[in-house]
Amino acid sequence: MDPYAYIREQIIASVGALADAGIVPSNMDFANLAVEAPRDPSHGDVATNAALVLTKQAGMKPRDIAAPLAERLAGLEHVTAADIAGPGFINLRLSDDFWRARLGDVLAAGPGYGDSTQANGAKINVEYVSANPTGPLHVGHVRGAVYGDVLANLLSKVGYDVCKEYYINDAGSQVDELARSVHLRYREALGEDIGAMPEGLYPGDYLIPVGQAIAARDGDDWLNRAETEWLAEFRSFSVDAMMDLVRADLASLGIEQDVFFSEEGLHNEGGITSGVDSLAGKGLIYTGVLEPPKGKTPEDWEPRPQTLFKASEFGDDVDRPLKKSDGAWTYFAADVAYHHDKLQRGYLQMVDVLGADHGGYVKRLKAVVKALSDDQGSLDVRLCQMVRLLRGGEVVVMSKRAGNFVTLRELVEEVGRDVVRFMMLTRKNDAPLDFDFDAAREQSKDNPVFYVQYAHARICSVLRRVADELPELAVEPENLAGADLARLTDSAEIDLIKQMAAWPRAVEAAAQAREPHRIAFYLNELASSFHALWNKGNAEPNLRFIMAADQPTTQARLALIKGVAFVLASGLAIIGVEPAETM
RNA sequence: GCGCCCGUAGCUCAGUUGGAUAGAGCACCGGAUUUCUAAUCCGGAUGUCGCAGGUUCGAGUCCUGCCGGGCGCGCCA
Repeated sequence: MDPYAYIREQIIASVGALADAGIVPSNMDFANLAVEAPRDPSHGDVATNAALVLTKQAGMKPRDIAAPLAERLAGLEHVTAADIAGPGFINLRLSDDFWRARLGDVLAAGPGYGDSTQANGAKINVEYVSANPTGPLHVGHVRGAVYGDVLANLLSKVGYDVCKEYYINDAGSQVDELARSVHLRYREALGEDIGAMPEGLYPGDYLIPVGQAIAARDGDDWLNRAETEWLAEFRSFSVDAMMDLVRADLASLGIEQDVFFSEEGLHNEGGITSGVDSLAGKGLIYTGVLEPPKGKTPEDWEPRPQTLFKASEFGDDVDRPLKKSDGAWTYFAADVAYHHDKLQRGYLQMVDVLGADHGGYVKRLKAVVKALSDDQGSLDVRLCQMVRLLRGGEVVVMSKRAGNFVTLRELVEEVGRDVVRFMMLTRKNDAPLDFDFDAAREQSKDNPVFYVQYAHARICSVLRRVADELPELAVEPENLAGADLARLTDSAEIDLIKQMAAWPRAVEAAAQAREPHRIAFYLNELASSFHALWNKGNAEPNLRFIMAADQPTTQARLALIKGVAFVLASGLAIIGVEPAETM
């Protein structure tokens, strides 16, 4: 049971009773009624703004609503106090038994604690990474990859039917350049000295084995032929090879996406036409001339009639071209088709995770989805800011020209998958993030992953010790659920339960806000509370978890920390990090 | 010139979608270790929430205008 939802129902019922008694008007709107934990715990367990929210509708002063309502709430089961504070807040205290029962909820749910049916199985598509298939992933891709993956986990947790998707940009000129680069590597594999890779092509060593693979398969079949003859074959072979590389990179981070959607497929199978036709059918396409861009006007700008989408009718700044001067579709046209395809597949809700440098693209994408779906679909574009790498207090400088990008693989190999995943969530997505190699390798609380893992490992350690020292004490979750929780009397123990009881709501709020970093922050706080309680046992031996002389209390405390372990595991599962059992 | 994002303690950042006296970590000082893993914990203080208005019972949060920083701005992808 979510205590806040429960209290909210009780408040609404109580207001109804007051209405029946003629004290307040009936049929009031409770949309803005909030029930939450007060920031200051001394104010109580839950606070509500009910009287403040209803004051306008009721035409009464806040205190005149709060007084009878508080009196009524004070009479409810589990409520031990109801005080009016400030301008008209009602602060409630709930009995320790009520909270102990919440620990029972945790133990019954296990690592599934916090699962929600909030989304009710609604379909949602989360697109992330979508890096050009021209090379291995580097640190610039990592943040979006982790963010998207954890968001997908989080949305599943609250009941969405999630599709994790990757859009392969395999139709543009960059894959032609990839193919040309590989052709050079192919010639090299056949013994030719190709010298330095020409400007504009991809110099990376990772293409050497691709050239060799074609040489091994086809020999010199492609050697003395025109580019038009080999380009398509080299392109498709190279893209396949690069996507294998990308998938392996993602796998090293524990990421496995469901759909890899090819842009070129849209071009080949008339997908673009079908997407654009859909807009045309709504009368949203016309031929017109665009103004030159503001600011720096390109030298070769010339006004020209173009096929345009009326994006400005859907919140974009200007209408957007769908065809280039040579008659080919623009990249944007492919994006129209791509989102059209997602809608056709039944995804009314979509999330695109993009780098911050795509900020200028957001409005037109949202306009497309709005237009194509007659405002039924929604697209949420989440931008991830840059990651700066720090080593020894210095910024690690990377440049495209020098080709010294730190790859995703190097990052994972140096600090480990769990650390990378967790560290990427230590900031909200739209704030820049510093990734400090020194902190990432640290085995202390400077390293948030370690800190949370350590809490989990400590709990496992206690349970192992009990199995060893008190073998007659059953420590399986089903046994612990039957423990006499009334033995938990210390305020620190009850506070820990309260913190756990906030988990389901934290999960739902994080999912709704599309902010997976909140999970990481929650886990850090829960771990902190656990470590504090642990140390309290050092100072006061009668607060230790294992009390050999008092087995019922020991069992109750084991139930408490097993609950913490479940919540930690539940959260780490969303982040995609293994809960460590030993360290 | 325009659009989007950001601006909170000395530093790095949270801030429960509008709630009460704005919070953590780092750094700095002091304390706890015959341990259920001290890889941890406890105590100590700092704020013009960039500036100025507005909306209302109530603003770090919403609106407007400035200031400062980042990203982007024709058919590239």
